[in-house]
Amino acid sequence: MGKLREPLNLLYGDNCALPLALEAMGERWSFMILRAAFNGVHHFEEFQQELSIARNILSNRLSKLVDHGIMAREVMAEDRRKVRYELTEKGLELLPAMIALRQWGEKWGAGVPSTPVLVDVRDEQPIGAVTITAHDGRPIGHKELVWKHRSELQPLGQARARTDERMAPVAAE
Amino acid sequence: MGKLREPLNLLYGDNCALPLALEAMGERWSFMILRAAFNGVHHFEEFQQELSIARNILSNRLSKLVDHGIMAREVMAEDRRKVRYELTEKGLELLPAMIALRQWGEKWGAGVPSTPVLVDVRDEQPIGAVTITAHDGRPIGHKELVWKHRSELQPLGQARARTDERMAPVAAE
DNA sequence: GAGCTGAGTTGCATTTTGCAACCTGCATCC
DNA sequence: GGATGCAGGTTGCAAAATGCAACTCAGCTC
Repeated sequence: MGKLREPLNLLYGDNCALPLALEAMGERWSFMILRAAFNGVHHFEEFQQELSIARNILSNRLSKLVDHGIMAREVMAEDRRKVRYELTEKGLELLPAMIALRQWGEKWGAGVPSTPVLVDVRDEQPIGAVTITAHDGRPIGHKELVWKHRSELQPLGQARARTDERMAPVAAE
Repeated sequence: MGKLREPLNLLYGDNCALPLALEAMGERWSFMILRAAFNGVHHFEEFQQELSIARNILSNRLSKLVDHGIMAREVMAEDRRKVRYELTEKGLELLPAMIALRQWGEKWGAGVPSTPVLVDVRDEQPIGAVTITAHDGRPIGHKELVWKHRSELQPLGQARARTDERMAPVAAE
């Protein structure tokens, strides 16, 4: 083991979870594999053809995603040659990050009309833009945001409630 | 120029903006640099010390970010040795993607309490979780989502209005 | 049991990353 | 106004990751 390529989370683990996320998803193909998985791709050969990725790299990335608990690997019972890769709950929860990135690319890239598009099952309307929201769900822009150290956070009144409907709030200790 | 490392957006440009986004931000250090920039870091030496990144890589990444219009490079008037790197509007709008990633890392990593934390200027309360929302802003989980090809989208009644307050909606043509 | 198929591995060339040392234009100090 | 120092890079070289093509190998199929 060389000392090159020190995991980012060892260098920054104390104060930010971003390096940790990047350790799992920060590589060139990881998001593309994730996208294919979200699109219903489950098998090695499917990923390989869909992405035109080198087989050894694909193999390596799938293993890493499995190691990180983002995908689950299962040898299929009815044909034991086949291996099924499936997103775990942890993997599925990368969707907001992936969509945010894709929407950004869509907005700032040369007007790419991405297909397929995610729609609400209920009304078949495309989803809205992923945004930053205040604790009460009101969308806020970067101008209305400041960084605060955890130690100087307000004691929090009743304002905090209801933020953890979908996911633990950022400030959950 | 070898043929290795074909840009992802040339292979996938037609149907998805994700590769395009990854072309700009998909490298190991890009998000870390972005994070530092959001934290108020502006100068080469600051980035270098904050991130412990190799100087040549930092130089290369900053150039790429500038090329992609994510950061602006400006030689400072009062001391022409100094160069100031600043996030552009395009760069600032990567915040949702970055926060989504960070929140994911926070939730699934070993309980890392990230610091500093983003708070709403108004009430100094930490921001909520970044989520996928329906066209009307109602948060939805991955179970309530399906992929649709752009061609099979509903003709859209009045439901569509108001989604583009903050950013162009996914389905804007 | 010959051949096929899905899921990888191996060998080798190219590219990227990392580190340390060097360079270079500005500013400052005496 | 020459020495000194500093911000922001570049260069050379070693180690690692990536890409490609060819190969393996278990499990099916006939």
